[in-house]
Amino acid sequence: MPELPEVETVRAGLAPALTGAIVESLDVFDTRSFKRHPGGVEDFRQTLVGSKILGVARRGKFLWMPIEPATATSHRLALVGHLGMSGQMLLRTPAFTEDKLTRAIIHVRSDDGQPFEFRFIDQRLFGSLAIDELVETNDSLAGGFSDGVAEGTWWQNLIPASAAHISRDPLDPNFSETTVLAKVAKKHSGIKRVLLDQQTISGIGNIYADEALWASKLHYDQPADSIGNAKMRELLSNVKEILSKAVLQGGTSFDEQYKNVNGESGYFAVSLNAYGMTGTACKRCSTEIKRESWMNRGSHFCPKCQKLR
DNA sequence: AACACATCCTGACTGC
DNA sequence: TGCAGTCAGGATGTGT
Repeated sequence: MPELPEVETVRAGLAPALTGAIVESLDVFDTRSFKRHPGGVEDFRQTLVGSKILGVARRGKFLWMPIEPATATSHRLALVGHLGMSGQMLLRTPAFTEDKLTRAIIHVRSDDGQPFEFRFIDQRLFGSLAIDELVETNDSLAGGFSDGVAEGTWWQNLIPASAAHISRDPLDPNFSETTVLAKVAKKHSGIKRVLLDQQTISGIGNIYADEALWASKLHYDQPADSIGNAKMRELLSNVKEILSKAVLQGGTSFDEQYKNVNGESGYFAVSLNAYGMTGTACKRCSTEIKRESWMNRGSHFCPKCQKLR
């Protein structure tokens, strides 16, 4: 469930169940899901099993859960998860039927004593689970978004080292529009490339990039530095609005691939105006929405409303 | 430094 | 039915 609204839906689903839970054991069905854990699966297992999960935080498309290991350690650690293109994180009772393409199961016991399973499903294996060290954020503000966390919790202003380079996302309370505008103004790449660059602004992927560009009447290849300040603010405002609406709807889903933690698909009702609408009439001007191959994927846009200038 | 591209993967679906 | 080709919502490393 790859873009910000889908990842946030997962985060919000995991948090109440996993906060305070103890990890009892781990089943690994495909070690490739752990390739971003430097020490390998056995090292991952040793650190994780017995530890307590303290919360679930997110920045952009990265999720992490600070942990308190069973044995005393000087390190500040977190279980870091990324869904990649096809990852799912499901919460299941032990008796629940097997989920196809499950790569790992983390068996946990909630703080009220209930045993359940945290299942990691991932068709394409671009997603990952790892344990990483938490480091200070470069602006000393909160690492990411998490709710139900007491102010001043030790891990609040920390972020996994592997996600420290990721820029704040538009729904982050500490998101700075000024910072993003300054970065964008220096970029000569096409605006869509810039929107997808997680170090400039995070959380946006192919769907919401196409949607925000359609809403702002911008061509995907319009050089970023040729877009005026007012227009850029309009674009950022559209990004924010589209992401927020999608979060409220529990993310966008098209098929069996994208699910919340209960395995339910998001509401299809999130009406898309550009993404996947190839051949249909543009809702503004009735011109046929076009799809162009771009960066090994697709870009959907209205050739009339979104002209390259 | 900034930019463009190749690469990691599997499964579902289409059309011949 | 079988098989080849196409498509998929991401991030990273590498070369210029």
